[in-house]
Amino acid sequence: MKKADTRIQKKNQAVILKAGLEVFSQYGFRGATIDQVAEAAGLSKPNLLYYFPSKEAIYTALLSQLLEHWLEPLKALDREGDPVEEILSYAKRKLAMSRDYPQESRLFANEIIQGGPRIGDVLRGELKELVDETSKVIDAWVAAGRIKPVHPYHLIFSIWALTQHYADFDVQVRAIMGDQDPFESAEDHLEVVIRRVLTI
Amino acid sequence: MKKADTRIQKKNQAVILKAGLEVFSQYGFRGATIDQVAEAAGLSKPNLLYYFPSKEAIYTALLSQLLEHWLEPLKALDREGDPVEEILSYAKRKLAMSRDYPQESRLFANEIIQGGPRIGDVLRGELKELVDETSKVIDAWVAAGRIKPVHPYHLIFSIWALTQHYADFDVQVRAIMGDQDPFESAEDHLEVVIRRVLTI
Amino acid sequence: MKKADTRIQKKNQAVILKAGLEVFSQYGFRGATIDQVAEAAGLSKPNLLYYFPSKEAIYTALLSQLLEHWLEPLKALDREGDPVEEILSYAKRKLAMSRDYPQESRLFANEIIQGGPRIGDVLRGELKELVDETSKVIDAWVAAGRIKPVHPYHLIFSIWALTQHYADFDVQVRAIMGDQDPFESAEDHLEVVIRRVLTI
Amino acid sequence: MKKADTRIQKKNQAVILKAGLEVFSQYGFRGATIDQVAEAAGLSKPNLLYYFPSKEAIYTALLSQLLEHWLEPLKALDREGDPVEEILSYAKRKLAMSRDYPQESRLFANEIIQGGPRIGDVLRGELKELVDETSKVIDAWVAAGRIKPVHPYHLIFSIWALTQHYADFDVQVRAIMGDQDPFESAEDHLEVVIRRVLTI
DNA sequence: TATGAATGAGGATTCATTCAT
DNA sequence: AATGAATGAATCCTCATTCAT
Repeated sequence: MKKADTRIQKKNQAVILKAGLEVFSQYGFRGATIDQVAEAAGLSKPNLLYYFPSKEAIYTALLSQLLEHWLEPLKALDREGDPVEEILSYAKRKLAMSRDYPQESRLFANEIIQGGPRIGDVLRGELKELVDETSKVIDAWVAAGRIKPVHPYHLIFSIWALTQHYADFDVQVRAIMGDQDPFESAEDHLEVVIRRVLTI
Repeated sequence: MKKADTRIQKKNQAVILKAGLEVFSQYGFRGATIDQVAEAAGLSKPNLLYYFPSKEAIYTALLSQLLEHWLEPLKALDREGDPVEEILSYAKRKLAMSRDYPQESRLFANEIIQGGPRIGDVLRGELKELVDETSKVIDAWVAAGRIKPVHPYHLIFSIWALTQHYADFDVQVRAIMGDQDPFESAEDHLEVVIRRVLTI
Repeated sequence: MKKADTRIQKKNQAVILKAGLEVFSQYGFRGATIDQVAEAAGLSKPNLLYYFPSKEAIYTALLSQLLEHWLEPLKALDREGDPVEEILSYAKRKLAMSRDYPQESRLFANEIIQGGPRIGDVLRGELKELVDETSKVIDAWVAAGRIKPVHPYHLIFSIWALTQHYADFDVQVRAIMGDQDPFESAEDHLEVVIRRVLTI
Repeated sequence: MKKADTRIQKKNQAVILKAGLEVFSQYGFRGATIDQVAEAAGLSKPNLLYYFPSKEAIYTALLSQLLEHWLEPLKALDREGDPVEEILSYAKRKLAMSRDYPQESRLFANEIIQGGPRIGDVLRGELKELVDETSKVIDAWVAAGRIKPVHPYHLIFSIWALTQHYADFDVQVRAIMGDQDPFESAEDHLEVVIRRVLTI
């Protein structure tokens, strides 16, 4: 009996997810209220719950949508390309995502910091698999003498840490850097670091 | 008229702060409940509120206690020492803190991610000042040709990111690394990275 | 964006105010509980708070509604009328209000006795202004030799005291007068007193 | 086994009653807290409860102490004296008490307005008896043609109302009279009123 | 006599969710 | 598809009172 989503349904679901991202990323799952999300979405609370059955449902929908978006760059890493450039390119894409989608980064960070109760399975499943594969590629590059020796897991963690930091700790970064735009110089720094670490 | 804290007061305040750290670091300020903290502290809720006037008071006390602890290593950085070794030593101490006090790291991360409503002033004040001073030291080292050129702010951010990541994203790290202890190999990796980035 | 109140809203707001008057007038602001008001209104507590955001809001709404009602007779005093009859008529209307709306009188008395924390501004503003104007009328009547000399402020206080007493100290009055209806004889007494005090 | 009260007991009981009067008269029974009373008394809360077994006990003690003080002037009314002067003297003593012990007046008013749950018996007992006796005296004076005809109960109520008003509605009186001292002119007014009402 | 510590019973308010229309 | 109305289950905090010393 389920009908395909109508246009208005799709639109409202999108609106709600956008509002949910805004609110959940700032206040966390518990800290956020459906009222806030409804307000941000410009919908009444019951109407919002007409599209998503619960607060949790919105949050979960956000998380999985986000994961896909977030893992894409790693999947795009090309084992046939030039190692340093590939890794550099990956890091830069991640940094750009921190700049362009900081709320997603924060939502994810919030979830992980709190123990990842709603995302642990994905981490141990899809994510681990993807990282394992990438690690093999890195190991192969190292073995082939195309980059300096490096622990592949920690290299990946480092890239995540170095790029997501600018989204997740945005307040702190800006408190210290004042009016300067962090991202421009961050990209230069990131490139310098990666080249020094990897280039033979 | 205020008397010095009695022994039992000191003990209970410590117990409460410990419990608060446990609970707040996992659930964030809003997500945590006084009940949880009281439970973790082994006290009744009103008794807990006998020692701290409000949920907020516990949280604030934790934050400021934490900040002091957390900033100490940066203050210890010695401009007269060997640059690479000083920075490396700083980074290692930070990593050790992530290993030994991951809850503190997460509490802080939670606060920052959510916009730092209760800590913004400190960031823009004391923290910025400290970072500014350290940056000057780094700049001086660069100018003296003792380390490779590097953006001092971003170098500091990088160390924070690379070390705190292991506490804040612990769940993710362990999901990927499985049974392996992350910290041992992380320290090696960290040393490698820093040496390659900074050593002339 | 605010729509006009629906019928059910108006009804429930009225029901709540009625219940609030009942409860607050007997127990005072602090002594009353939202539970009592909800019970008296036949609503659940959260539903009551759906219509008024807080206990204070109900109380404040009552106070200002009451003030308007309560000051009206004084505004109706006609400087062109016969002085004694005007004042007498005013006093009688006030007495009738004490008989017909004793709860309002008590609510007001409670507020004032406790220092008028939520009504002080109105007293010093609108009320004082109104009393000042009335005083001028009384003074003019005295100056014209149409009533015996009398201190206008105290005359007004006297009328308030003599009439409100029957509402505010109702319990005491009835303890002494037993089964007799206080108000009938009170009106005669009030008329006698005012005529003797004012008639030339 | 009960020992006679020691000096320190008497002193502390007095201190507590004084503090209780202060607090209860302003906030009412429910609105006041033992903490406030203890604070005002300069005692610790448990120590205060060492002298009075409960909040209620303090309040009740205050009420009965107050009643005695408050009824005394009426008892002093001398049937052998000059009627107008006797009544006038009574009214003035009452007004003086409103000036000198406004807190007692307010405590009593609070209790009565709230239905006199802790004092109803006294009202219907001792107070009624006293008022009945005084009424007979007034009736006798009227019958003897020594004062104008007047309803004795209402005359007494009037005196209570006219005098207590200045204590109970102090805030309102001062809001209207500004810097002027109310009591001086009030006494003149009171005398004028009573003479006009009663003098043959 | 005095007080630091502890608690059970509230009491105001919030919030996710459901109901009725 | 939308919303006004309603509610049970928290959740923070208060307060009179008791306990232990």
